[in-house]
Amino acid sequence: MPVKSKKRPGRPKDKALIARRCEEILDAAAQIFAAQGYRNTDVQLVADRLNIGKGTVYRYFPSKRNLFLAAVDRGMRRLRTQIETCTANIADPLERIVRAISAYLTFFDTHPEFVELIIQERAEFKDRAKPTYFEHRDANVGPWQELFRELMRAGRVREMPVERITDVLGNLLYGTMFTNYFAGRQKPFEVQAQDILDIVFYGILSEQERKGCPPAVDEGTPCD
Amino acid sequence: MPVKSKKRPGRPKDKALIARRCEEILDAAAQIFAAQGYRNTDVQLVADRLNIGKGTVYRYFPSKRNLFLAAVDRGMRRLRTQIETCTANIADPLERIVRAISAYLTFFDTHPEFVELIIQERAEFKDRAKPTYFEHRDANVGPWQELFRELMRAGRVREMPVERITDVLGNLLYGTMFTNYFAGRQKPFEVQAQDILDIVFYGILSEQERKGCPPAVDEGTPCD
Amino acid sequence: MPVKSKKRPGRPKDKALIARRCEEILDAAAQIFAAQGYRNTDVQLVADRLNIGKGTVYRYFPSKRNLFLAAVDRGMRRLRTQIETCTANIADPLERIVRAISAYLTFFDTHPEFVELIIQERAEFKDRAKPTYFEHRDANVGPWQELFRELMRAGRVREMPVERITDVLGNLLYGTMFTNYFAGRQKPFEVQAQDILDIVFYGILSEQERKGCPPAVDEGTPCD
Amino acid sequence: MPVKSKKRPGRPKDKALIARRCEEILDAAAQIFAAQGYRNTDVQLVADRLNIGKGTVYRYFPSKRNLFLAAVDRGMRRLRTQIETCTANIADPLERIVRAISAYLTFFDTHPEFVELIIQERAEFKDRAKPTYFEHRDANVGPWQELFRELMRAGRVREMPVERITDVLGNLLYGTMFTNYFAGRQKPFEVQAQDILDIVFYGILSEQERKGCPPAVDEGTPCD
DNA sequence: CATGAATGAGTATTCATTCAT
DNA sequence: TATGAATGAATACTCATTCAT
Repeated sequence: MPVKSKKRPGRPKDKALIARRCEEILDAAAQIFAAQGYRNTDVQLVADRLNIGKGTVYRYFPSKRNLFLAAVDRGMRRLRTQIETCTANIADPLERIVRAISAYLTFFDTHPEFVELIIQERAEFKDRAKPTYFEHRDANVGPWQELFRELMRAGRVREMPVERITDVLGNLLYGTMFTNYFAGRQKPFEVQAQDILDIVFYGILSEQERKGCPPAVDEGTPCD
Repeated sequence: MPVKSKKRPGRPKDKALIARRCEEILDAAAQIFAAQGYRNTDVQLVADRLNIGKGTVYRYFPSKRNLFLAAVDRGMRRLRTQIETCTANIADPLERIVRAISAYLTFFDTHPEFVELIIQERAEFKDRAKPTYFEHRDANVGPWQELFRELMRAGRVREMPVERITDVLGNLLYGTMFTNYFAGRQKPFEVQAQDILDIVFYGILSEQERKGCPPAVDEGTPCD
Repeated sequence: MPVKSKKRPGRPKDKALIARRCEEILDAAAQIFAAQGYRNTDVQLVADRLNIGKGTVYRYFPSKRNLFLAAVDRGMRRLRTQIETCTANIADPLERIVRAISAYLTFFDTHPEFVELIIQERAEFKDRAKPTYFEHRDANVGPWQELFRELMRAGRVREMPVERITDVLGNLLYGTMFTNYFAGRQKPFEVQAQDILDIVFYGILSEQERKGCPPAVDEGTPCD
Repeated sequence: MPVKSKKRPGRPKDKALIARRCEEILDAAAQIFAAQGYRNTDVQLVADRLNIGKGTVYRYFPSKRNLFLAAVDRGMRRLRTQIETCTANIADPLERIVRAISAYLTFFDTHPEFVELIIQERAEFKDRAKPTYFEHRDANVGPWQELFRELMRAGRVREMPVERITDVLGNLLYGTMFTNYFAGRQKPFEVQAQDILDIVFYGILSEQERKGCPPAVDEGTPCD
């Protein structure tokens, strides 16, 4: 009785296998795109690294561009996971900030390929409204702003617009990440984190100078 | 004595003309490289913009790569000039810093093409030991460090390694410049400069919190 | 005696099933090859149309080329069957001719995909000694020549080499089929058949002109 | 005095040279497209034949498709020229027809590559509203219809719609051209022209048969 | 000197075919 | 037996650079 009970004939699809393959390909792609640059990376190189055929890569990602952007996005999601893991279960808000900054710098120190991918993305895909990095940054900034508001309410942080803090801190980390990668990190990143925190928390002015008036910039711009 | 005292016989090489041509080409190149990206910029496009032949561009710059790097370098020299102009004749050291930061942000706001060129350079010329931007940064940081040392001696800035300040400030400006360009500047750059200075000068902690111990990061990193 | 007398043990090869599958595949293939062209037709498309796997198509036809040629051949056999059906039981020879011409035009009007396949075959398989169409034409021309010989013996058709008639008539139909397909048929094909017959049977010259000498072409060709 | 009198600096354009190059390229392209088929023809092959670089071909024709269509169009223009040359200064209208038919067959006999190009065009560019051949046919048919009208007025050709004649004759020539090319011409084309004219001018029916009624096709179509 | 015609190395993507399941 | 995952050969077009005019 040729009952086609529940299984279609032919080779069945293996979802898990497919997902694993995707991960492997994205891993290899991230490394090679970072090492060679987007334009200098032949998809063949990615396939060779994995000992698979070029056509196979195209089975999983419809184009080189698509493969690249998927690799970047995966990096950003990993960064977020890393930071969340490192700050979970930390009660003290200031301590959370400390941990997050350290996790951020550690992540890019451990995975320098993602710094490169961020650059490559900007260089090649100028048409994208907003680079992947900033999409993720904007999507994740909310909770941190809430945390700073709390700290102000608790009187532990000076009153100021929270955006001032998150912007300055965000840009500082962003710039530090790039500088570390491009110019070479000069000191252990724990020290680097400390340096950042020392200045961001305490400022550079001496006690005595703090008593004077705040600096002003708005007296006209004498040069252009 | 820059007097061109006596003309040599024969057709004189018109150095000034040549220099002017170079400038024109670099101007056009910077704009087009920035607008299209390095790889998408045909040298023909640069020639067309100037209504000259493609071969003529090659008379002034031996290769596309060379043309591009010259354009970046020119941008960095302009940045330096801009900052020097804006800080000249300013006696007060803190005021000099304020002016310099404002000049830096203003420059890249006025010439966004140079931000793009910095990115493009990193993306395409991964072989270069140090990107042009950081070459200039390193070359120019000395006087600023001296200035901060002075401020410490005068008791106006807390005692700390000057590198801490210049690194943090440098990275912060670098990150801000990129963010402004990529994600779009959200506020007038005078306000932005103020925000930066407020935090860098005074820190974010409240008076009360400043009395507590400094934050520490070195207790091991529980995640990785 | 086509009685399948005693069944062999084991699973019988279901010849009929296999043949049916072949027909289905050829049907789909003919349509898609005609619609997309040979080179633009992915074998996957044929499989998709039938909701079967690509490998299954290859179980029935060893290659794309083979599949295509089988589809063309099937079309030609159908054409022959059509014409035979339409001319069967027609006693009058002239009437048989009329019917055959009408059937020919009707066939390609009803199955324009076969016109396309004839073109595609010529375009892609230039190595074949003789295209499928002409193989069939040569194989089928014999009875028609016999028929014209009969008509001459009966004094109903002028004496002339029968090849002259079959060549001219064959080429005229061939050209008409293509023109109808490419340029769009301008009139009902019954009218078209009438037009053809009017000229082929009666010629275009007036009674008066027919008395003159036949036209000559052999006086040298003054141009080349 | 550096008067730029009338000549721009740099290498001047040579219009004649450009036109000659185009012709050379089209010649080579027509032959190779015909010999290999459109899809199997690498533009490199055309370049090799001429001992020029592939890029040079692309300087003159923006794409392979464009090059191909230009080659077909050139063939059709040549055909027209050939026919016009052969029929010029021929006073007798019937003789003009004889000459034109002969010129048509001679042209494709001498330039079989254009038959192939016509096929290739249809096979590859199914999107074109009307193939190049039919565009030219339609553009040139007018004067011939006028000629047939004249012949009718003069009583030398039977009264009938001129389209009937030009359609039948056009399709007959079209089909003959293809058949000659595909199946191989079996007899000298002068004889072929004579055969065609004998039937088209005089019809195939005997004098006796011509007295009977014309054949009819419209009695219903007993088969489908 | 200035030009632009000529060149050919370099590259993303497709798809016929195979074969493990 | 039916399937579809895997493969890699094949291919049109671009553009940096050169050099004859």
